[in-house]
Amino acid sequence: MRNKTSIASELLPGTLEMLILKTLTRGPAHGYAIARHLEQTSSDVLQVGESSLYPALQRLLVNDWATAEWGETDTGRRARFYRITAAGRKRLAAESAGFDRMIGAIAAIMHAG
Amino acid sequence: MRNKTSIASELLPGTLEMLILKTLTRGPAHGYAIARHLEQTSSDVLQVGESSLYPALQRLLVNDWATAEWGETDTGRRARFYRITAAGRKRLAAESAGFDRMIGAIAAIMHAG
DNA sequence: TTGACATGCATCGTTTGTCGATGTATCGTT
DNA sequence: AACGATACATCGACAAACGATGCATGTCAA
Repeated sequence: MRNKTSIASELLPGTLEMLILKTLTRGPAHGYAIARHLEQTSSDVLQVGESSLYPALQRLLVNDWATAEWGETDTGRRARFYRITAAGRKRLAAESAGFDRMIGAIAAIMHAG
Repeated sequence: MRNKTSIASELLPGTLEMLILKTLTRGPAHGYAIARHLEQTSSDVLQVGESSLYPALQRLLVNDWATAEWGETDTGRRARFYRITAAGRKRLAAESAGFDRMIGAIAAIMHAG
């Protein structure tokens, strides 16, 4: 099978998942905190809507890239904490490598004479 | 109006158009040549299918980012040559800036402790 | 001469993932 | 009492790329 790397197959479909998984390598976190972290770390360039976030989190669970359990936040609120799995770390590495390859390819075109 | 930059709105929807417009700054070119240029310049990392390419070219025409006229290739084949417009150059600059901002935001997260 | 492959155009239907809108509930502050 | 922040989640619409498919001509080797 050919190693196809069309734009859409590599650039978008896993990008949010990748960012979430990366966030989870800092330790377990709940959805709302993940969204805030992504926004703050990106200096508010990234806007993570709930309707993008929660479906993405569901995909992580379905693929066993993360587990979830209900708990309490620092402030005593009920929240669902997500934890990255070993498979999730592998996925993160693969996704990250693919993303970098794609970005490199785009950069090669954009910076070409 | 808030300067929203959700992932999908900036990362994918215009990426192929951006790459095509960039290619056209080298001079007028026909679809097939554009696709080959993108693949070669990216060292075959990018695969540009016709079913992605031609709709993208149509969008360039509709938005007046490019014009097209029928002509002949070096080898005497009938082909449609696309030429970037002034509006297209503006679009390319804007798209490129937005893309860079998005990539920077993602990099900030991926390279964060 | 015939068959494969490259060149060159284009459309159709499907899939995928984001997005805006919407809904629930609790807590702290004014 | 009202409001905003925290925290979860779903629904339908939409946009864009993708795979499959189709047509036509040119080149080159078997």
